Amino acid sequence: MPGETVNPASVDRIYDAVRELAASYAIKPDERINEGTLAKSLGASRTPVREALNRLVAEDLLVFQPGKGFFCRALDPQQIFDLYELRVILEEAAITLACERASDEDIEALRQDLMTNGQNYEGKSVKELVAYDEQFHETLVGLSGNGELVKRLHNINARIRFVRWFDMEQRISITRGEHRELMSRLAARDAEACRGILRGHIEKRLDQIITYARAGYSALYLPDAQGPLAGSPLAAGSQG
Amino acid sequence: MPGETVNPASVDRIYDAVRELAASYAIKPDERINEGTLAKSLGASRTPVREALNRLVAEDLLVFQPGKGFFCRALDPQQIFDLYELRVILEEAAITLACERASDEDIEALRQDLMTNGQNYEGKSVKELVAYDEQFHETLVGLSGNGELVKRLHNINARIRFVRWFDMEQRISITRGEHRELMSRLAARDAEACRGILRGHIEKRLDQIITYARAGYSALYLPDAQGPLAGSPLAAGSQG
DNA sequence: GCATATTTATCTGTATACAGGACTGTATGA
DNA sequence: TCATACAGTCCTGTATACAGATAAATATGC
Repeated sequence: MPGETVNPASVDRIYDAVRELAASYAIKPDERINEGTLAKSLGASRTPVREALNRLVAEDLLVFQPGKGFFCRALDPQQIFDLYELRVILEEAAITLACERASDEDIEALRQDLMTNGQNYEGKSVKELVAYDEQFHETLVGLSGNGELVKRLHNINARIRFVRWFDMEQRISITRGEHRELMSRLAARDAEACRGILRGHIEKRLDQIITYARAGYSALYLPDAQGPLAGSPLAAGSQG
Repeated sequence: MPGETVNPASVDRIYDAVRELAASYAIKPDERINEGTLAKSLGASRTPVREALNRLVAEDLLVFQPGKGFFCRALDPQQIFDLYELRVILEEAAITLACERASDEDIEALRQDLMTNGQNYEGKSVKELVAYDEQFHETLVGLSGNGELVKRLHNINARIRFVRWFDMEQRISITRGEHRELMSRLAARDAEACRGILRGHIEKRLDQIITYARAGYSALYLPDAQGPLAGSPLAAGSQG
């Protein structure tokens, strides 16, 4: 394949690629990763691949079993519920801090970005919408001034992304309004109101997550079903 | 050296060993890690060592610079402040959940453990006290029923441990009382009171952290100074 | 004497080789 | 027909070799 860069910055490149595969469950839940095959498909040897894999183990996007190898994490509703719960905790705390600390300019900048880039959701895929939503929330949490909060959220987002593709389908129209309301309350430094909006915006019940996880399994193992993944290379059962 | 197991479960063993070195700054801040030397001292080759190193990079205990190698993280007061802030956020949220969810038996079990193992602090080193304190708090957060919260706290603890060795010196006697008070309020399911105690128990101001960081640098680079590390192999400048 | 250029040595980044263990499939026996 | 034992294959885990890059040390010119 000419035109495809293969060599440079190997570990970071491999890391990004595999992170994408794991976050989207292009590697299926509990599926073992064949290092040799993966290495070949990424144009590298097993050594840097294993290094990237080990980083993803530390991030809990993959699971490592000694003597067995690396596996994609399971699609475990309880764990996803824990992550949603954690996300609410972090974002509520972050916006509380942001109400105290963020500059008017930074708040206004994010509001502007929301108005220009976050408005026209027609013609965009669910994946693109989720990607923008993640970016919006990570910037929002960044207004707390606490970089560790942002890192945690970044990891959580990668791990719940797959479920969020299904969740977003139901909430596209609501999301926009909530984002605008949130920014308005943030500009007014109303922390209490912000927390309430965020909680309602993010919070999920366990039974909802189970529903989305079921939909996820359908999309992964019965790719012809309707859903946010329909027509995507993932749903078509991409073979690398 | 007979009696010293070297072979088995290589990566996990190396990971634990290096995590210890990094958490205690036995590898000094910003110091480069010589893979070959480290591998030899651990009785392994560079390959598994680098795999463990990559895991620690993902946990932010080490920093990786392409072409340069692996470095111990800097002793950065702002980052440590962020971690303390995050720790308060997580523990407050956890105890709020624990008040709702934890069983009386689990609460009582932790209280018992505190009474038996957490009482006699005489004759114990500061490091041992911090180790018990970490364990206590991780169990406490576990009462929330949210495993992701525990994982986050576990990482935070490793990253602020070094500073806590200095902090604990000042707070040994206070700590015990606060732990007992906390358990009493938790048994009464008084979330508001628990949060207040925890915040006062954990929270640090940036200037305090800067003070401890300074003390840390002294201990690392002038090992003959007094402090919680005095007489420890770390303070003596252990050469592996 | 100081700054710069050049050489040397060390260390990283990656590929590859090999040994040991895990798994699959088949065949044999009850 | 089912369970179990065995053999072959595949894959992981680790050591090692080598190339490229980085840093250090020496030498050279001003």
